[in-house]
Amino acid sequence: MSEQEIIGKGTWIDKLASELLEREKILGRSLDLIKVESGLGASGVPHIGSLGDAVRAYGVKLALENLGYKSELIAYSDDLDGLRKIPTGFPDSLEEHLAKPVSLIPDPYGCHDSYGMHMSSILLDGLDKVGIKYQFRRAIDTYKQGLLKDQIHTILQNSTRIGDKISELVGQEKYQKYLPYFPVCSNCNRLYTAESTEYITDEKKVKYNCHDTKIGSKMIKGCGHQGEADITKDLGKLAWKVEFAARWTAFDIRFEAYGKDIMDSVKVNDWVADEILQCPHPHHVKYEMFLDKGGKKISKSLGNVITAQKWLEFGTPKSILLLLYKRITGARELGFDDIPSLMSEYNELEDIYFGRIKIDNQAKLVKSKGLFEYVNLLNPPKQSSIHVNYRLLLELTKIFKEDRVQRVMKKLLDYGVIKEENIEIENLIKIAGNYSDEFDEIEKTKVELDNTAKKALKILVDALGSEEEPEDVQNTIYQIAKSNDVQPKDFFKILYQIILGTSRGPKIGPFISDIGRKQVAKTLSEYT
RNA sequence: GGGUCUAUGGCGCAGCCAGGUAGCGCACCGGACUUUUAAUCCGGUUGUCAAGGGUCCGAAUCCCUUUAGACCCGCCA
Repeated sequence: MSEQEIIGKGTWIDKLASELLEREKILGRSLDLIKVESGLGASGVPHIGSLGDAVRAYGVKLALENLGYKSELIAYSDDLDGLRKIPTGFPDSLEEHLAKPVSLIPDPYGCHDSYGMHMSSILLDGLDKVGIKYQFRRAIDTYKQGLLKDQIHTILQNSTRIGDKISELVGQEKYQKYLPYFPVCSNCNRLYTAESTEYITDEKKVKYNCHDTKIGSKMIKGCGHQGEADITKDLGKLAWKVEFAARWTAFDIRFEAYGKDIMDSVKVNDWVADEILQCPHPHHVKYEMFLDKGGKKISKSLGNVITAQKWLEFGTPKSILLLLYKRITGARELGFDDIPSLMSEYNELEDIYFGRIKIDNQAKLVKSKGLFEYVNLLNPPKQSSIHVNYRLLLELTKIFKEDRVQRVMKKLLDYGVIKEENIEIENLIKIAGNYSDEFDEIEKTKVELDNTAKKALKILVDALGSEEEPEDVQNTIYQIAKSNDVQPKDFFKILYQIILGTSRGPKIGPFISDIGRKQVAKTLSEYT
């Protein structure tokens, strides 16, 4: 590969941006401002995959800017979607609001103007924390302001053709019978219960009647109201199969990534944009969903959700950005246990960037450097920072639980890993500590002790607990074992099991001194 | 019914999306250190890159076929 073939920073993001530009040039559209979009779900707790959609779109925006174009990210909250089921961990009081648009449901926690805004805020907060800039838009405002009225009108006029095409493209037949528009019932505020039967073209009104409907396995009661919805004013929304197209056209969106779960919707929307609305669809890239370690799609139930906020308790914002920018293809199982390797990988990338690690392959070198720049949102540090290996921090924080920051810091200084304390390292110790506490909890293993071992242990506890520091802890342990008819080998094993929860460990004498012999004495005494 | 992804050492995985020396962790073997075990440090072994075909000077990487597994869609948004 020769150098002039490398586009931008040499990553998939640059390639994508370049494809987008090529296509736009062929289409002959204005390139004064290229808008990229990311949709934010507002019905469930946003996991890190939702964040990824926006982070990656932002990456494309950065790549476009790097290539000399103006660009903007629109983060669009689908908060006119109806609530379909109550997320695990949320109050049952939401029951009465099922099928209502999430932005018309009160926030059960009272901290935002609606349930929908509560959910969106979690995601927006995540974006803020990793440094992503965006223009926030909401579905409810979009419809209230009638921004999509021309597109809705065109779509409803062509509903028969669209219904047939949906059936042909993805095999879904319901839109051959119903209009792809869901009014919000003016009487009961519910969305999916109001079935649109007829479009009155001249008046731009949709006739509907509100009846019982099934969402999943749940029956939702309709109120029987018959009404008309003015598509330019009243609330109601397009079905997903056509809504993106309307939005892309109205907002002039040129790029949107999507997860494979909505592949069919995107296929239909592309056709609707091109053929019905006569506005070329945006450039796309498809990504795989993150799976949890069992291979299942990440469940949105509260306990299981990997949110940005939870991730940031254990890892840096850069570890999230690295996860999302390093690649886009491939199914990936994701868990918090990926954090340590991502933390290390970032350090490695930084070393490559600053030339401390040599890479022979030019293309790969450029790509790695480029990835490092994207993870820093194209604003990389001027100087290499002091690296502290995250796994080392995990080991140390496992051992030191009290006065953790101070004691781990001292160890790092002793080891010569760092020359002086600073706030960043302090922060690293804290998050590594969180990780140790959460995931490396030392299991209280049942340690089998016979009477001779107990006796020996008791003597050791006394020795460690005495005011005088034993000269050589290692030797003391060895002697105690020998003089009490316990195999030294077994005795050491017992100590490791009690202190570390494993049958092996570091050399125990110095190790006990590190932890503090009195604390060890206390721990051991629980077993005597 | 439609679609997508995955397959690399004993185990777990990276590398593939822009082709150019097959890598990491664990395990294993040897050495150093140790009053036991271990940790740590240094060195080492382990591969028909699922199978078959194609493109290419060159394929784990790109294309096609096959096999196996996983997931998504076919409610709704």
